[in-house]
Amino acid sequence: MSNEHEYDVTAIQEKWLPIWDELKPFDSNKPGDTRPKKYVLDMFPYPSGDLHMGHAEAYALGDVIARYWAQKGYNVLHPIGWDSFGLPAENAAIKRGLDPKGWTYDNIAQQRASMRRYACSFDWDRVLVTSDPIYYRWNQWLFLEFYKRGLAYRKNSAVNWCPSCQTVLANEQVVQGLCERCDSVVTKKALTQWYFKVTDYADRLLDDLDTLEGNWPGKVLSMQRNWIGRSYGAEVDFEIEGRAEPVTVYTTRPDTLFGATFMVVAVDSALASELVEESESEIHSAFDAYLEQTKKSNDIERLATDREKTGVFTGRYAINPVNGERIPIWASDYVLADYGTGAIMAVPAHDARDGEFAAKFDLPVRVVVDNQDDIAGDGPHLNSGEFDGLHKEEASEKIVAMLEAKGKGKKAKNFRLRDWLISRQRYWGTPIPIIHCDSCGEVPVPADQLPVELPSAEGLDLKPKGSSPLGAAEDWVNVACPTCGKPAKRDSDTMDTFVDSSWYFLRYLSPKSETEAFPVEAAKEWAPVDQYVGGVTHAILHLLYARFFTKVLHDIGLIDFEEPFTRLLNQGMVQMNGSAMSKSRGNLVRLSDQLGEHGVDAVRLTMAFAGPPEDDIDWADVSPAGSAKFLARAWRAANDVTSAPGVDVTTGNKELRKATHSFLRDFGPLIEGFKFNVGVAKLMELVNALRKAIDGEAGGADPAVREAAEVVAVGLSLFAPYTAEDMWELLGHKPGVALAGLPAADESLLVESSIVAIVQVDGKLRDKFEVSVSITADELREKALSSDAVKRALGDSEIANIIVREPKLVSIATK
RNA sequence: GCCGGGAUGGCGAAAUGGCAGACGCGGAGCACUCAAAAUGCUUUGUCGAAAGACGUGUGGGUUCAAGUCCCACUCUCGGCACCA
Repeated sequence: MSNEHEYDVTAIQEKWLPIWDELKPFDSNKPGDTRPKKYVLDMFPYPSGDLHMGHAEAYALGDVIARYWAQKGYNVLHPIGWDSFGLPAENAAIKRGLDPKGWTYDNIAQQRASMRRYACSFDWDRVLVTSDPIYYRWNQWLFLEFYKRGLAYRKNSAVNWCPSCQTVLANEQVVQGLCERCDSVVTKKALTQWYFKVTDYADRLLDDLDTLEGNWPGKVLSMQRNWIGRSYGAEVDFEIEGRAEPVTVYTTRPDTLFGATFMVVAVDSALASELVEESESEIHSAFDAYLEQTKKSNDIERLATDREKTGVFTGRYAINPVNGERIPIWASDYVLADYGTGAIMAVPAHDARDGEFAAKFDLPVRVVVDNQDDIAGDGPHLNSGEFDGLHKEEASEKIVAMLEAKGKGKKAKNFRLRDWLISRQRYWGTPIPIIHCDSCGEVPVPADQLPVELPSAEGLDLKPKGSSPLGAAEDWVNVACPTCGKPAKRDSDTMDTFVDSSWYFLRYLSPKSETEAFPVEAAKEWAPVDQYVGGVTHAILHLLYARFFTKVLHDIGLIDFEEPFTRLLNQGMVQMNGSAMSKSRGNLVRLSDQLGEHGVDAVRLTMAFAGPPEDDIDWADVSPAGSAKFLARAWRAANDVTSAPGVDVTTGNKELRKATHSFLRDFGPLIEGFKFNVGVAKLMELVNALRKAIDGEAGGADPAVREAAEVVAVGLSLFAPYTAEDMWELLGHKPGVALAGLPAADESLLVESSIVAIVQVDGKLRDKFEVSVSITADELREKALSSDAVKRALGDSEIANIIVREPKLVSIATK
């Protein structure tokens, strides 16, 4: 074979990259562009070293979608940036004695070069980097907008504390009692911290999930629903002996109020401490000891499922409002201080936890629902006075109505969701734009003084020590109060990096703007994001926060939509030999090695072809070498086309044309349905048909061969942009296969004149034969019954029924 | 414990209730070659020489017809988990 017929991956890559840099086919900001708009967004990377196999999968799949819509004639906005603030940069910097800034920006440069080579259809004029002051000044601006509206506030409470990272964590960052970053056991610490008032939006965050049904993975929707965790029930007031104010409890089962035989308050609540205040000293000291022990324990111990219930009696009594009964008040750690009211009515007969507690401390149990004949737990009520005989729903309603009439209770709902703690005691983040003044209190930094830039890390001790390193930056932290001018101090904490990613999709619309966070008019045209692509690891955190920000921005009047991401695709993970890749496991596959060995196109194609995008890929099970082989085969076919561009294809080989147009019919719906692997399979079928035609009767000069080769090039451009572009050139076209477009399928070529009919006897396939598509039911039945194979299968049995679905099928049932 | 997925050849996987296993990997064979690689072609669910039988985790059901729908179960992977 001569040299010019060799498929040389490296040469092709080197050839096209500079040409694309010049041509900018994916510039989404061309003046006078009238194409309809489409916003396709990949979750932006964190710059921790070079790109890895996981990135390669995510960006390959996102690019298939972006390139598909570009081929369909859309002006596709497909941007990329870096989520570059955060702990790993800081920890790496401490470890290596470097500035987090240098480490971060070096990694960005490396990832950027890798991405360019990976040839995604990014618009390189819209790059954003969250650690740039030009970006994070708008974090600060948004923070102050939130602050103005009471959506950012400071409170003192027991917060999650990671003793290793030496910083607080949001609820969402605590996974099974462990820090999501470093797996240290999370403890509690009382601190004054900044929060965003997500709970104000709990109902909308939950209810609007319904509008995403079908367009987001069901798994993500259910995880979000679970996380928000709305429950309906009632608040009930219990009078307390010797206390002026009643104590309110929250319950989802007001119907079981007659079975409430004691009350439990969270041991770490203010209420508990207050209640024991007046109790005898013995009780008081027992309580203190128990509280001390609780504070020392961490969530891991607290949440162990098989753990026995613990608690102490407070020495106080409450009065059950429905029957006037005097019930003891206990304190325990199984009641949470920050859910509901921090106090519960215990119904040991019908709540497993209360039951365990009652058994442990020998407290009375009263059955109020007869569940003997009803495993669903909705038997008739008893021991409930006038409510006896009623079932759950009716009993609840009537009891709540009675409480309401007496002013002792009301309907209520509760959420699992807590407000978002955004303060972090670390250096590498957005400074919180608040100044603390002894006379004026919290003073927002005036808008014209934004951004509050991070001071240089030089001379600062970044080692975690429980307070922000920024506190030691004397020149930075000490300022004059903007209101009174007296000496004051900047807030030295930085924001959680999830603040950065909560609105970045809007910033891509004007990443360099110094006058606004994002352009309101352009947002109307481009946003919300039509297609979001990223890992399921962000199913709760990032997506919930971004949804919250979107709703706030909507309420402020800056955007006209309430959900940021219309459609969501969660790609799976890339594994090796059955487990996640890691250096310590020794199963790390380096992306750069794979790209060097097989080429960019083959790696990308492998990601798309391996299976459904949401499934994990085990790199040991797939074949990038096979992908490379296929690409070479497709490329060689383009080489073998000898007709001129623009040749009249209608005279071409019928069979090949049919294959081409049936591909054109199938391809679009497959890609739009995320069935990329099947789309690639269809391309392979077309290449096989093309090869056959070139080597067979049709030959390389047949116009149908050109038609098929061009369709292959365009289809392939979604997965293998280099090979596709090179094929396009071989076929005599100017560079630009990415925007060449796919022709519509010519349906007239797809009309079949004959079809293979099948005959089943008792559900088993017995014969098949070619028939005209216009065959009548009677003719088909006759043909089936006269078939030898069918006769043999029927034997002596009597026919009970014959179903004919002409022209495809005859189904014979015997008696 | 609760809520969701999933289970199809040696492997990754296809399949609007209508020919199970498309497409690919791997295997076998042939051609080309002095030879190998590369390439092209043929073949490849299991058992069987063949006819044929069996076959989509298990057991039932609906249907002329079930991988697909219904019921029960097993295994497996996620998520949540003292939220009253």
